[in-house]
Formats: sequence, structure tokens, C-alpha cells
Amino acid sequence: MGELTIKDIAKACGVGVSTVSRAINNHPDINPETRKKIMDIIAEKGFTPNNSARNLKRTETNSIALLVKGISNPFFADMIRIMEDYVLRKRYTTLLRHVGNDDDEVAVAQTIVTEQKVKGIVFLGGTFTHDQAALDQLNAKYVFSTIGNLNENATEDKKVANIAVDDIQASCKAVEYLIEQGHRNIALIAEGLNRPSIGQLRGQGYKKALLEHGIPIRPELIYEIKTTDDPYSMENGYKAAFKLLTAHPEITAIFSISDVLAFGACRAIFDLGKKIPEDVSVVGYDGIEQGDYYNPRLTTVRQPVEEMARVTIEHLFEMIEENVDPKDIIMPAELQVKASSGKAKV
Amino acid sequence: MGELTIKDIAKACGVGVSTVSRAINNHPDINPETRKKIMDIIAEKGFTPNNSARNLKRTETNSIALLVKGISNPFFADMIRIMEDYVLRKRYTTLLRHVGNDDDEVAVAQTIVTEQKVKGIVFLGGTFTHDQAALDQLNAKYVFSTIGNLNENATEDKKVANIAVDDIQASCKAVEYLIEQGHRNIALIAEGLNRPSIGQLRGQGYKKALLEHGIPIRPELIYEIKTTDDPYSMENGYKAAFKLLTAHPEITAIFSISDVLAFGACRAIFDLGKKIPEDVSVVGYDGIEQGDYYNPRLTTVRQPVEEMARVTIEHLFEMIEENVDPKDIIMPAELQVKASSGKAKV
DNA sequence: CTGAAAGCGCTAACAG
DNA sequence: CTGTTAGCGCTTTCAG
Repeated sequence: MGELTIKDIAKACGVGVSTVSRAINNHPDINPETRKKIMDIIAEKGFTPNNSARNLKRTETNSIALLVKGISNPFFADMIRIMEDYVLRKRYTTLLRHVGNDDDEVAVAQTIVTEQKVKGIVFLGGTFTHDQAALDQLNAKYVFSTIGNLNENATEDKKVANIAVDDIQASCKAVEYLIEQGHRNIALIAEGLNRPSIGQLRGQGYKKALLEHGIPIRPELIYEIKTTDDPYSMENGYKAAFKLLTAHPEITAIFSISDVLAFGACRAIFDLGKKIPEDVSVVGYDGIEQGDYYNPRLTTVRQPVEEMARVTIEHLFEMIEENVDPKDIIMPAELQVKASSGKAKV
Repeated sequence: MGELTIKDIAKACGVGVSTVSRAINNHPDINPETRKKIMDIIAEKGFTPNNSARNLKRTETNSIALLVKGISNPFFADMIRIMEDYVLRKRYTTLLRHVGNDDDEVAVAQTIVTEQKVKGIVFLGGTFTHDQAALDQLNAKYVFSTIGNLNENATEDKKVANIAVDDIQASCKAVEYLIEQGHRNIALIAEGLNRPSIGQLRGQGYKKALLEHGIPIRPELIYEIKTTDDPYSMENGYKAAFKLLTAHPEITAIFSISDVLAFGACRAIFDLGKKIPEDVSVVGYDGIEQGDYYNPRLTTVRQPVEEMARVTIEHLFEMIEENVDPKDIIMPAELQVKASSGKAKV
């Protein structure tokens, strides 16, 4: 039962506790030989310093936290890897924490800051609106990423660091593409249409495209997912498409606000005996790797993951190290036309 | 900058710190009115108790840790959800931690135990062999899950709690099925064949099936993935299948030791202008949800996820609460024949 | 029921 | 370069 403390090590080495502390913290003021001796004994006895105690004392930590909302979103995996690499090169450490869909990420952030003394936080995914008061309490720099144009309606002085794509425009482009392919009965699979969220923005893009091309918006072609826990599931995409296509066989194209939902939709289309893209075109959103392995390859709005990850973490370090003001950075998203979409049947 | 401590709250409430402590810990020895007053002020001021300080003092926590190896394995998402639910019902709290492919999960466990004082640990995924000495140091109960038959060659007294399916047998069944369908040139996509790992076990099952049916093992039909970081990727599956099929067009079936790899393999097959299952049958392993949404639906060895999660967490609590000895539990895996496999071409 | 006081394991002055 | 010592914020006896 290993419950070794720094005291035990100090005793075993015949030195004081502070010397041991210096050894494990790479402190300069220590004789290399003493350090070596101590480190050897530590390795031999298998002592792990207690971080609770460390964090209690320390005032800062050269570490940053990655707060990911939604455990299973494959979209974030790449971003995390890229940011971890960057942080490591900066000689900081990363703390990765997944927060449940129902948890309040700002509250979690608060605990992490006070407990782990992190210098910065990246919020990946999650809700759109945050309690500004709680945010102000946060004794660390933070940046939101891939959540949407948070600052859309914010006043200048309330701006928060945010990296996102222009969801409205990107969605609009995607639907416009479908219209150009001759589609008129275009369904939408979305979520959160009536509350500030990426779902809402993407829904707006869909409507904008239709309106600008003089196509009436038919609410019965819009399926809104209502589940609270993990709305972005293949199962929900399946249900949505199944219901839409059964009730409205005239649908020739589906725009889904996430790739994962789109996979579910594809399954429903196949199960109904229809072909993609011959009978129904499908367009997703996100541009996750999986889409390229799917059969047929999924047409999608690709968010520039690597670029976004890089910009996000760079901006965070700018804020930490150079005290730069929070920026609102909108990045371009690109429609990638693959095999799951094509001309409308005539 | 919210750095409130229990002292601030005590002062604000006009009580002692210990009373505040009692309030936030639902301690029985406290006047309900006093508690209410304190809780109100805490809510108003937005105080979060510092867990580092708490853990430093506490000797136990009614919490268990879920240690997941490999961030992006969709196979675990379900298990985690099920176990979290169970833990919650037991009125314990869950601590979820992802550990990188290169990290030593036992070392991470060690820190978590000493810092968070968790009572139990579930190791999900990860390596096969562990330093028994380090394990013995762990001042908590632990169970390995979905890693493979760890105890295969262990002596009785060294047994470690382990939940797994019989990988050899299940793989053997899967390959036998392919043989029964008339396939003779069956390729294998695997990983870790030469070190104790699930990959090795599944590879053994493949060989066993061939041998028992008098089919010679041709090493050139076995592709072993060598990358260290995340071998179980679609990309690796793609490369493997591409290389196999290009060099050996006579292959009519591929057994892949994971569904994710199988998806990659499918893409390669399509890219080579072949059809699934008409030209090449594909069988995966794991039974993840995605397989059912894939086109064609993936034939796979399904591990009973829900059941395994339940058994895993139940056994952990047995060990914690009733001091039951570690058990070695082998669960049945089931071959699910779907659309990605069929009779061999004649 | 409540407050005072003693540490939990560690780091960071402060003296040597 | 090294040891001594004072807390970090909290829980938990121990007296009231």
C-alpha cells in the first residue's frame, strides 16, 4: 500500500524535505549529486508526489486545460491531439477533461482553475451562451472554439475569445449547392433551432438559402431533434430521416447539421430501399474523417480542424504570455462535394 | 477573480469554518436552519470548495475512477455511460480519465488513488501485461475490462480481476464462418501479434481456424500494423487492405481484429473497384454501433458491451463492499452476420 | 449543535 | 547549496 510522502523520502535520503522538493521540481539551487541520489531512491521506492498538496501550495502551474463537452464527438479527437502537441512544445502540461452534456462547463472550469491553477482553458464544444459573471470570476485566460459565432450579438466590451467558422454562411452555401443541383424539396435535420446554438445558426443558413432562391420554407421538411443527452447521434439521424422520408417521399435531398446525424440518415435511406445520391442526396457538416470512409463518401461542410486547433491554442498563449485582448476569429469552412450528393432526379 | 475560501464564507455567515464544512458535506450534526443560511450565502457568492484541500484531508471518498486507454475508441463510450449510471445509483461519484496510448495507466492510477482517494478503478483497454509490483502498491480495488484473457497464463494467486471475452475462440468462430462460406484465401489485419495483446489472441484464433480446417497459414496474407500511436485507425485498415489486395488479388475475405480497421479495409476494397461482399467479404470485431450504420452493414464479432459494463462495475463494487476475491470472468462473444460477408465466389 | 485547533503533503521564503 | 518553518484550504477530533 504505497502511501509514501516526501518526508519518508527525505528520511531515507538523510536530507530535508525541501531538498527533496527541489529535486523533484528541477529547482536550480541543488547539488546535482544530491538530486541524483534522491531521484534514484524515489525511483526505487516508487514515490509519486501528491498533486493535491502541490496545487494547494502552488500559485501557478504552466498548465492549460482542455474542456471537451460531449464525450463521443469524433470531431474533437484531432483537435485535441494538435493542441496537446503545441502545449507540450511550449513546455506546458495539458489537462484534458470531458464534461457531460448536462454539466456546466464554466463551473467545471472554475474548479479546475482554483484546484489545478491552470493558466488557460480551451472550451471545445458545448453551449453557446454562458454566464458572463461566472466567466469573469475565472482567474485564467480562456478561449471558446468550434462552438459558433458567440459574439454575433455581443457588445464590443463583452467580447470573448472565440474561434469558429461562419456557420450561417457555410450552411447557406451547402444548401445553395443542393439547389443548384436542381433540388427543391430539401429537408433539414437539426437541433436546438429555438435557442442560441450552432444548430440554430446552421438552421438559419438553410432557411437563408431557400429564401434567397425563392423556395418556400416548409416546416414539415424540418426535423428538430429534441433529446437532451447527445442529440448528435446516428440513431437520431436515422429516426429523423426515416420520419421525414416516410411522410414526404418527394424529398430529394437532406441537409444534416452534423456528419454523425448524416450517417444515421443514410442508413434510413438505404433501409427505405432508396439510393444515395440517385434518389436522395445527403450533405453533412463537420468534415470528420469517417465521412471519407463511408460508402458513399459523404458530402460535407468541412471545418478546418487542424487550422482551428492551431489558431485556438496560439491565441490562448498570446493572451497568457502577451496579455493580448480576446479576439473573435472566424475561419472559412469549405463545402466538400463527394459521392453522397448529386443532381436531383427529374 | 473568484478565490473564495471556506473562511470567507464562515465570516460572511458569522459562523466557524467547521460549521461551513459541515454544511457543504451534509453532515448530520448541524442545525438545518444554519445549514440553509450557509448554503444560501454560498450560492449567492458562488463559492466552490477546493478539492485539492479536501482530498488532502480526506481518507476516503466514495468515488471510483474509470481509466480509459486510447481517446477515440468508440467501443468504450457506451460502457462508460453504463458504468457511470451504476456508480451514480450507488451514490458514488465517477472520475473519468483518458490516458494516452504511450502513458502507463498503472502509474496514472497510482496518482489518482493517492490524490483523489478513489476506492476503485476500472481499466478500460490498454496493455495486457502490467507490473505486478506497481499493481500491488495500488491502495484500491481494481478491475481490468475488455483487455483480453489476462489471466491465461497467470498462477492462481496472482489472479487479477478481469472481464473479457474469449478472444481466441471468438476469432476462431468468425474465421470458421468464412471458411464455411467457401473462402480459402482469407487475409488477416492485426496488430501486436508478437506481444501479449488482444491482437495476438485474435490472431491465434485466426490461425487456429485455418489449421483445424486444413488450410495452410500463409504469412503473406497477414498484415500486421506497426504504428505505436493508435494502431486501431481507419487509415491503418485502409493501408492494410490496400496492400493485401494489391499483392494478392486472390483474397476473397478479410478478417480484421477491430471494426474501425474494417471500415478502412472496406474503403480500400471499394477504391480498388471491388464489391462487398460479392468480391471480398469483410468481418470485423467489437460490434460497435457504427457497424450497423455502415453500408453495407458490417459482419462482426460482437462483444456484449452492456453486459460487460454491468459485470465489470458490479464486480468492482463486490470487491469494495464485500471484499470478494478478484474474479476472472469470460463472457460470450457473438458472431453477427450482416451484409458485409457472404459466400465465396466460385 | 458549534467553534478552536491540529494537521493532510507539499512548496517557498528565510536563515544558515 | 541545504534545513527549518510557515502556511495553502479543508476536514475532523475535541471541548464546550
